Parts: sequence; C-alpha cells; structure tokens
Amino acid sequence: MLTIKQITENKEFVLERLAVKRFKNPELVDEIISLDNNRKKLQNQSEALLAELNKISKEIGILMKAGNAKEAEQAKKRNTEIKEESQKLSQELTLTEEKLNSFLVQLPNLPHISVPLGHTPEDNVEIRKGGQIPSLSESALPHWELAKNYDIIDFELGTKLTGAGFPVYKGKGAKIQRALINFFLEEATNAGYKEYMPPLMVNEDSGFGTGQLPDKEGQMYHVTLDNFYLIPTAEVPVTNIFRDVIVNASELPIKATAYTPCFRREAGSYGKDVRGLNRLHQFDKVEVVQIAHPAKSYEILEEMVKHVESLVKKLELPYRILRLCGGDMSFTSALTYDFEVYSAAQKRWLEVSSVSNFESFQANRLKLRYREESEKKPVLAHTLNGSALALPRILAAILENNQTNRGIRIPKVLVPFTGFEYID
RNA sequence: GGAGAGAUGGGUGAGUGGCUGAAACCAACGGUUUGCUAAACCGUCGUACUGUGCAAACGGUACCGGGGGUUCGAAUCCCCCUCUCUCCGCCA
Repeated sequence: MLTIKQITENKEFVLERLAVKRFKNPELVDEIISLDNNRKKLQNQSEALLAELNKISKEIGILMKAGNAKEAEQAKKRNTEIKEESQKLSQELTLTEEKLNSFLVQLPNLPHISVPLGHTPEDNVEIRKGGQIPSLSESALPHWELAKNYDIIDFELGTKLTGAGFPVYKGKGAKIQRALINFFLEEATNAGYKEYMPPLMVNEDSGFGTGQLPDKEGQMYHVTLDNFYLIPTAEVPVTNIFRDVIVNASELPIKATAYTPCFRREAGSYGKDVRGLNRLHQFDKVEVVQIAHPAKSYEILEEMVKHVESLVKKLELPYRILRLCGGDMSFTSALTYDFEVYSAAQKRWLEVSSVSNFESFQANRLKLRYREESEKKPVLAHTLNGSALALPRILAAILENNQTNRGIRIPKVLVPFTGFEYID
C-alpha cells in the first residue's frame, strides 16, 4: 500500500497517477488526507492526557512510599477522571485509524511514468518480439488434441480425481514437466538467484503482505479449518520471507527463486480461453523475486526481463514482450512487462510471464526495509518479481509449434533434462 | 490428540506491581592506543507514530509472542489465542 506521506506530500501527483490506473474512486484520497489530519489531532490530545496520567501515577508511587496516603488518594481520584476522558479519546482514535487504514488499503499502486495510457489489453505496448512463428500444415492440431493422441496429459482423469482444471500429466508428459522445472531452476540459480522451497499454504499475514488479502481472497483456495490459503504463486511465500525484515543496503539486491505449484480459483473463467492448458486451477511455475534498492529497481526490472527473454529464446519459442497499460496492470504493480509466446495451432498469443516492479507498495505492507550505512532510519525497499516461467502455456506452445511427422520435437536445451528428443 | 514447561532488544539472559524502554554479557558500529593485527579502554547501539525546530537536536506516546482484563500504575497479576520445547500417542 501507499504510505500516508506519499499521499499527503504529493496529492496532485497521486491523483494523476491513479487516473492512469483507471482507479474509480479518487475521492478516497481526500478522505484519507482529512482522516489523517483528524488522526493526528486526536493522537495529540490523547497522548497529552496519557502523559498526564503517567506523571500522576508516578507521583502516587512516591506519595505512597512517603506514607502520604491522603494525598495519594486525591491523586488517584484525579487520575480516574483523566482516565475516563482519555478512554473516550483513544476509542475515537482507534476508530479513525481503522477507517483510515481500510481506505489506504483500497488504493492501488501508482503506475510508473512509462506506463502507457489505456484500459484494455489492446492498449498494451509491444516492446519487442523474437523467434520465428512456424508455418504449420492445415492439419496441425491444438495441444489438447496432441496431448490426447500422444497420451501425455489426461484432462478427464484430472476431472475425476479433483475437477476441471486439474490435469494429470502422464509418461513423457510428466517427464517434460520435471525437465522444464529443472531447466528453469538451473537458469535462475546460474543467474544468481538463491533457490527456496517454500510452503504451499500461507497464513493471512502473508496474504496481506503481498497484496492478495484483504480484497482478492476470491482468487485463492482457502483452507478454512486452519485459515490457510493455497498459494496462487510462489511470489507470496518467497516475498514474505522478507516480511518484517531490515537489511543492510550492502546486502541488496537479494535474489530468490522457487519452483512451486500454484493454485488459482479462476472463478468466472469460461469459454475457449480455458481449453486444455490455457487456464488451470493448478499449475507449475518457477518464480524469481528480487529485493532491491529503490535507486536500482528499474535497472533490475530490465535485468529480470532479459532473464525471462533468454528462457523463451532458448526454448526456441516465438515471443513478444508487452508493457502493460494502466488499465491492464495489477493492483500492486508500478510497471509490468508481460511475455507472450505464440501457440501456432491455436493461432494465439499466450501469456507465460509477468515481470513487475512493485516499488515500495508491497514493502510497505511487508515492513521490508533496508538501512544505509550512515543513516539511522530504515527505508522501504523495492520488491520485484517475475515468472521464469509458468509451465502449462509453455508446454502448449512447444507441443503445437514443434509437431512433426515424427512426433513432438523437444527443444535442444531441454533434451539433457528429458533424456528424449521426441514425444512419439 | 493427551500431559507439562516456556515466549523479554541482533544473540545469550536478568527482571513477580512504581525510580525499567528494560540490568549484564556477546555481537555490531565510532573513537583512543598501536608499525600492522590483536588486546585493552571510552562511547554509540530497537521500532512506529507524534510535537517544537531550517536542521542538528530535544520532548511525548505506544510496543517485553498476539488480544482482552485487574490496578492510580503491568514485562511483572488474571483470562483467551498463537507459537516453541519436553514426554506420551499417532504417522510419511
């Protein structure tokens, strides 16, 4: 979330940026500012009373020790009155703070100046593209047909075991999943990311830290008995590793990676978007996360984009990189690049990665700070993350783009991990 | 799941009602000393909000796992919750 300071000190800028994100109730900004003024006023009054209360209490102690019971009794009486008044004030203060907080949490992150205007995916700006779109014969099949023919993914079986959107990978289909995971993790660790294997369920605090809670709990599976949430992305547990942490500036950037399954309810999705591997309730993903110095975070964002780009290149997939427009960005992001690969039989672009700089938006929720050598006060760090990469759509594109008479050709870089060159 | 013990600052750990935002030690940082290193000595050494001030700084309030209560006053007493440890049970 934004800090009060960001809002009060740059109100006009905040309003202008929120408009880019197409935020629908900018009145909140004014309400927040006036609530904050009110909060300060109440806090001052309340604390003045408490200071008085504390002072008298100390005096009572001294009087009692001196055996001056009568004066002590008088002082007690006085304190009881002050206490009543102070309780009223602090109640009011608490209410104000709660209201302020509930408003603050509703404001999305401010988009970076380079974010294009617009409100639909059509307004996203293509930054670059690469790879060759293969020319397939008319008889080329979409991946869900291929998966069936080669018996490598069983969607119906998943439906039997769990429900729609939970496929079962079989034989070489299962092996290629493992190969992709290993390939992505190797690439990430070679690029300096430290590998983690985090829990797949998180508590409420973690959900809040990265911005899924309180408003987006509908996206996550909720284990009500224990009040845990299945993670929708490794971003949640990995970023929360650094919740309530103060690091030295010299330790930045911190680079972390993790492979995890991801669970998403995807309520409301339907139609051809969800065919086959296009949209699942459970899928596998390798995520990269960085904790950065604010002065370096955009440089680091580019570095992360380069890393993800190198992955799709090595997999020989046709891709394009989009800079998301204000209206298509997530609540928490300041700047996002989406990666899409072309799935040649479906003849459509599929999103396989989203790389974002959250600036201090998550860090403020996480209380994730760094301290400069010479400075006393800790400062909010910047957090970034990106998929590197999400498996199902990558697999969809590999299956469709690489279909040949001999079978599905496995990209060269993956062969050492799969141990076979063709799915046949 | 049953029984018991515990949770204090970066770490160890003292503190059972007032003068404790918290001893002491260690770590860290700054300095003195030193040919260098080490040792020794001196100093600094939590976070948030907030007030005065250009600032440096100096005040106020809150925080001793979390929440509530008792009291003029709570790290200290009471209740609830969470977590950790030990023993038993169960178990990949």
